[in-house]
Amino acid sequence: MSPKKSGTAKEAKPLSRIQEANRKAILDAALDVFAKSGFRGATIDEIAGKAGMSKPNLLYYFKSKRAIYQQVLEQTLSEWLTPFAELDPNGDPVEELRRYITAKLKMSESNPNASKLFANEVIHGAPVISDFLTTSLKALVDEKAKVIRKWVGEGKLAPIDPYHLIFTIWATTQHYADFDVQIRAVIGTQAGKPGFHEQAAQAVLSIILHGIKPR
Amino acid sequence: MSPKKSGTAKEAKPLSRIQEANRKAILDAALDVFAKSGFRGATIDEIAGKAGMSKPNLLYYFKSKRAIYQQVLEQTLSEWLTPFAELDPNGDPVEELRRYITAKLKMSESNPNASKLFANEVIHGAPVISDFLTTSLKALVDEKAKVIRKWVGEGKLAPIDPYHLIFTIWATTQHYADFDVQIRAVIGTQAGKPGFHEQAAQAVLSIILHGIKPR
DNA sequence: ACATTGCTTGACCGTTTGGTCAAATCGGAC
DNA sequence: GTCCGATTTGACCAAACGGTCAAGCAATGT
Repeated sequence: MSPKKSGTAKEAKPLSRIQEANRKAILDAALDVFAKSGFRGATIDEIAGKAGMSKPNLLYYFKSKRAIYQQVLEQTLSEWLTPFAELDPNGDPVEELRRYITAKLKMSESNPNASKLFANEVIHGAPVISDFLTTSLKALVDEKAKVIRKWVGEGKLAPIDPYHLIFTIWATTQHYADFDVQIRAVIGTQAGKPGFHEQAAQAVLSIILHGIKPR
Repeated sequence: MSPKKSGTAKEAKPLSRIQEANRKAILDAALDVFAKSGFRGATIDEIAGKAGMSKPNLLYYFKSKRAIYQQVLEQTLSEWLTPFAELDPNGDPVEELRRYITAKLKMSESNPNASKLFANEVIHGAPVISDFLTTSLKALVDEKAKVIRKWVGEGKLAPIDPYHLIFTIWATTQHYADFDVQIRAVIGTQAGKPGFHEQAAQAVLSIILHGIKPR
C-alpha cells in the first residue's frame, strides 16, 4: 500500500471548491431543519430548499437522509464537547468550572440548534450516537470526574459526586438552549433583550458555584 | 339553557365503561409512542397496536393523531405541575424547595415518558402548547416567583433571581428523565441499581440548596 | 472545437401513513 | 329471542416522502 495509505475513514478526495461550498450549505440547512423537526420530521426537500438546491442534487452529495444527519451530529458533538475537554486539572477549580459553564451558556445562546439537535437525539434513545456515548464520551467524563474528585480530595470543592455535578452543569446549560421557547413564554418580553443571557449566566453560576464551594 | 349548561369544554357524555377503558389504553400507549418517537415519528398503527385495537377503532375514539397528542399532553402537563403549584409560601423556603425538587426527581424516575413528551414538544417550538405556556404557566410561575422573591427579601434565601432558580430546578430534574440514556451510557452499570436515584437527588439537592442558602 | 468529467434537475417509483367507509359484530333493553 | 345503537375492523384512498434515473448543463483541459 504505497500509493495510498489506508486511513481510519474515507480519504483522498481533495473536495473541489464547489463541493465544499455545497456540502457546507447542506449541513447548515440540515442543522436548522433537524433541530426544528427532528430526524423523522425533517424532509430532504426542505433541507435541499434551504440549501438552495434540488433534492437529487443534495443526494448527489450525501447518499441518504441518515448520512446527512450523522454528519451534522458528529460535527456538532465534537464542537459541543470542546470546552469540557479543556477543563484544566491544574487550574483553580471554581475558576475552571466558571469558565466552562460560561462557555457552554454562550454556546447555548449562539447556537441553540446544535443543542436541540443533540437533545433530540438523546431523548429518542440516541439511536445514532449510542456507541459514541458509551466509548468516547464515557472516557472523557471518567477522566474529568477523576479531576473533580481530586479537587474535592484537596478540599478545593465541597464533597460532591463528580458525575452528578457534571450532569447538573449539562442540564442547566442545555436548558437555556433547548427550552428557550418555554423560557421566552414564561418571562415574556425581557427574554430577547441584550443582557438577558448575562443575567442567566450570573444566576446559574451563583447557584452552582456557591453550591460546590468548600464549606 | 335549562337542560344543558354550556360549559367551557366538551361535556355531557357520561362515557361508558368500555369507552373509559379504551380511551385510557389509547392514552397510555400514546404516551409511550409519542415519547419514544416524537409526534411526527409516531404512527397511529403503533399506538393502536400497543393499545390492543385496530387503527380505525382508535380513530373511533379520537378523531385524529393530533387529538390524541393534545389530550396526552394536557393530561401530562397538569400532573407535571402539581408539585410546583404546591410550593407553600408559608413554609420554610429551603424545606419547601427540597420537597419540590425531591418530588420532581421522583416523577422523572417513575414516569420519564411524561418528561420526554413535554421536552420534545418544547424543543420543537411548543406548537401545541405555546398558548398554555404564555398564559397558565406564565401566571403560575409569576406567582411562585413572587413567593421566592419574598423569601429572598426576608433573608431566608440568598439573593437569587427567582426565575432562574426555577429554570435551574426544572433543568436538573428534567435532565434525569430526558437524558437517561446518556446518563446510563456515561456512568455505566450502576445507573439502574437501586439507590441511584436517591444518590442523584442528594447530589442535586446538595448543589442547589447550598447554592441558595442565605450567606 | 470538442470531449470528458463534474454538477444539476424534472420526472418518476415504491412505500409509508393519516384518515375514511361500509360492512360485520357485539351487548344491553325489552 | 329480537332489535338497535355502540363498537370493531378489513379494505381502501390520497398525500407525503425517501430515493433513483436518465438526460441536460457547465467547466476545464487539449
